[in-house]
Amino acid sequence: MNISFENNKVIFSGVNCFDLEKSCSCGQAFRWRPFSGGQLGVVRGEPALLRQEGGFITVEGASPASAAMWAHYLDLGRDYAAIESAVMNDPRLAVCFPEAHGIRVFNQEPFEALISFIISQNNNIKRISGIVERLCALCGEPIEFMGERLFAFPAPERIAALSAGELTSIGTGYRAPFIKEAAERVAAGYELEPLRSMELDEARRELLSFNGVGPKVADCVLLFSLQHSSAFPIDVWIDRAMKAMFFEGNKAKKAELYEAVSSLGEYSGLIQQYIFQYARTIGRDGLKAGRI
DNA sequence: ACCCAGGGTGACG
DNA sequence: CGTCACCATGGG
Repeated sequence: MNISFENNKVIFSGVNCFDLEKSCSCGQAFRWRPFSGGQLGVVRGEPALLRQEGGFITVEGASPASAAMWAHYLDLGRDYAAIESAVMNDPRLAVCFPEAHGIRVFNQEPFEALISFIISQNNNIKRISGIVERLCALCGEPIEFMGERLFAFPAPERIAALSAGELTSIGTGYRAPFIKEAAERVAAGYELEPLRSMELDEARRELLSFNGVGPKVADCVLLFSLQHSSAFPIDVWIDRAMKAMFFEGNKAKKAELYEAVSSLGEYSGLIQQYIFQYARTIGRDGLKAGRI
């Protein structure tokens, strides 16, 4: 991987195993939208239009000073070729390809991930994206970019200051108090960043202390923002797919699923995202019909 | 009308 | 430890 700069552009070259569109729409992040042949979004308050041409990833709107931030967000330092290769050589997991090829697990800002995945519970990706976007429009910092009016993800204080009525007006439903409480707690000084260097179980326990955060949401936050590559969120799709892939389509308890996860190694969280992409692509009927 | 969605909580055994 | 109703909301 190499970095070069043009006017208002950062260009990463020699990037393999990266499908930009797939990675932006796979349900790990909710703020990317197709725009002019690329993906338009805001990360840590910085707007960008991402483009991909083969092994070139272009970040339009980024300065050299933010190149490291974007490289980290896009997880460009990780050897995905080695991971994909290992997965394809595992007969239990090879079925996930080619659907999962090119999925990268981004490193999002932790507070954004926490709020986004509190919103995600008992919800679907399209509607989650809508709610998150309306939340940003409601109290995020406006940003003019590419002739579009974008919004930064709101600071904790801004969300904490919202009324219950404002929060429900954007469609958060019964999750509104969870969102407000979490924002209040972070605004009051709770630090998410230290969870990055904690042991997985300890970091989990911390997140479970948030009202509205259970095992699945906690692992999403850990995997998608705090670099816990073995955090393994189990949602309805992963549950279905793992039963099909590891239990011959039979029932399995949660503990049995986690037992299977433990055999997947240090990057089980990334593998989880491959499984998720595969399951969602072929659908419920596809999982039942086999190809497993 | 019913079922589903990147689930969690609280009550009750 | 397990099960289960319930929680808003919008799309299929």
